[in-house]
Amino acid sequence: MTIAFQNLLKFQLLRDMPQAELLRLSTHAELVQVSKREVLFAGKERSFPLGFLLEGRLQGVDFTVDGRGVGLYYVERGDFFGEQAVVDGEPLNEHVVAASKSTVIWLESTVARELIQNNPLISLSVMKRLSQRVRSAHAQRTLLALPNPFQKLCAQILLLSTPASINAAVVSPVPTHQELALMINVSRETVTRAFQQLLLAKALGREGSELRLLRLDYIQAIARGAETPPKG
Amino acid sequence: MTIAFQNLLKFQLLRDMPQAELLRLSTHAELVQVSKREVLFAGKERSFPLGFLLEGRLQGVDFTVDGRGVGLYYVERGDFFGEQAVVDGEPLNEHVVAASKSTVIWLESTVARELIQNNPLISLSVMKRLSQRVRSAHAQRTLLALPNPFQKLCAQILLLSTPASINAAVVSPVPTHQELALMINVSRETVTRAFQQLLLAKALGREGSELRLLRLDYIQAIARGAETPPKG
DNA sequence: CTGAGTCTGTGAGCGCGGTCACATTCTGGA
DNA sequence: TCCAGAATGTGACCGCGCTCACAGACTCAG
Repeated sequence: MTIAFQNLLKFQLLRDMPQAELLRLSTHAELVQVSKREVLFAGKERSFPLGFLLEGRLQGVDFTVDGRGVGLYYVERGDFFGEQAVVDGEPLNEHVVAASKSTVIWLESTVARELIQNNPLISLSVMKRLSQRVRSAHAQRTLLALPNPFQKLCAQILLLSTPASINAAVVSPVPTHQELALMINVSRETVTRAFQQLLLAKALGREGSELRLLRLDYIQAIARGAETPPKG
Repeated sequence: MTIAFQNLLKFQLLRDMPQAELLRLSTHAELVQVSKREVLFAGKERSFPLGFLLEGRLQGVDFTVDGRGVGLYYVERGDFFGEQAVVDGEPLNEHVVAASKSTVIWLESTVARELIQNNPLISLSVMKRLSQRVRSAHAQRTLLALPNPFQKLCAQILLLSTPASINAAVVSPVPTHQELALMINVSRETVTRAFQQLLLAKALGREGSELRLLRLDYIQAIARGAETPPKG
């Protein structure tokens, strides 16, 4: 139940903490390695530690009452997660799963709560993070209102992408078709077919684990329904 | 740009503030009346006041890139809203519209930000509120993954309802079919038809502006897909 | 290298829900 | 009170995307 405090220095959230405090925190923290697809955090758990992602990538996943999976969000390296539960003491109701081999630091629940409540700067960071979560949840919700799978797929890819150059962007790493399907609420096969069309139209290109958006404007046009997607 | 400070006493968030502080706040606040369907807050605005709903009911509504409306959340009497934008200084990208005739207090942007940042108790309340928002957004997202409109409708009604007695609950006020349709991503006609069936099966009942869930267990069963919905 | 397991690709069929086009009922403001 | 506009109810049509059932292509641990 102790880790090297240097690990904590890698997180924006804790950057401005005095070293003494970081040392104290590190004695209440735990370092965990998980392999792909391992479940880090099952919904409805009773203790609510704060998670810090040191390495790898996680995904928040929920399940409907009738058992199908729903992709909610990704957690990227350097980010923290589980703060909702820490803040209000209610269980997180989604699962957090490793999207790839990952290293996570758990900070004990009560210590995390005190940390957040006693430091105005940390409070502020947490509020900003929560605001972002609300924003991206709403963005995702809005995406789902798009009428056809093509538009959804393009919109989703745009949300996941980071700009590369003028009229081009990159998604890395590319989620599997199955993962994308769960995010945009269509079947896996539909994602595959839509992808095919876009590759054919040279709007997208694959390079290893990267997906390149070669014609950004075109993809945006499809998302907004201005351009009819390529057919067969 | 001043209101009677007593108005502020009605809000949980401000309950523990000293009167002197409330007086100060009240000189930076403004009281506004809006009629049904009036837009209080258009997305992408530049100033970010904090809103307090004194009377009535509001709805957060977003629009897809191709222009269709999406119902995101309701704001009920006594609640505050717009805190996301106050917290991180980014524009709110949804619109806030009056779902019925309403009275709102606006608290000036900079004053609101200071209020939140300088009071640990307020910070905590805001964090809790944001956590709730994330939770309900995720719940709504998960609902949308249900396979057929019947399940979605039942699940949505359950989310909106408050328990009344054993095996019964109430939704009040009832949203219009159109509003429900925008929340669960189906057409207005589909909502109407599903409603018909449920009324016919005596699972639901109308009473003025109230909707009574007469057979709660049955509705839950439909939502979870365990019970096939009644067919014409 | 080799196989197990995961991903991706593709066809066929069909049922659900969107859309359009109305009729009817409700509601609230002048 | 009455009327305009909103909200609800209902039928017919049809096309999209889900489901099922495979085949082929990766990829990674042993």
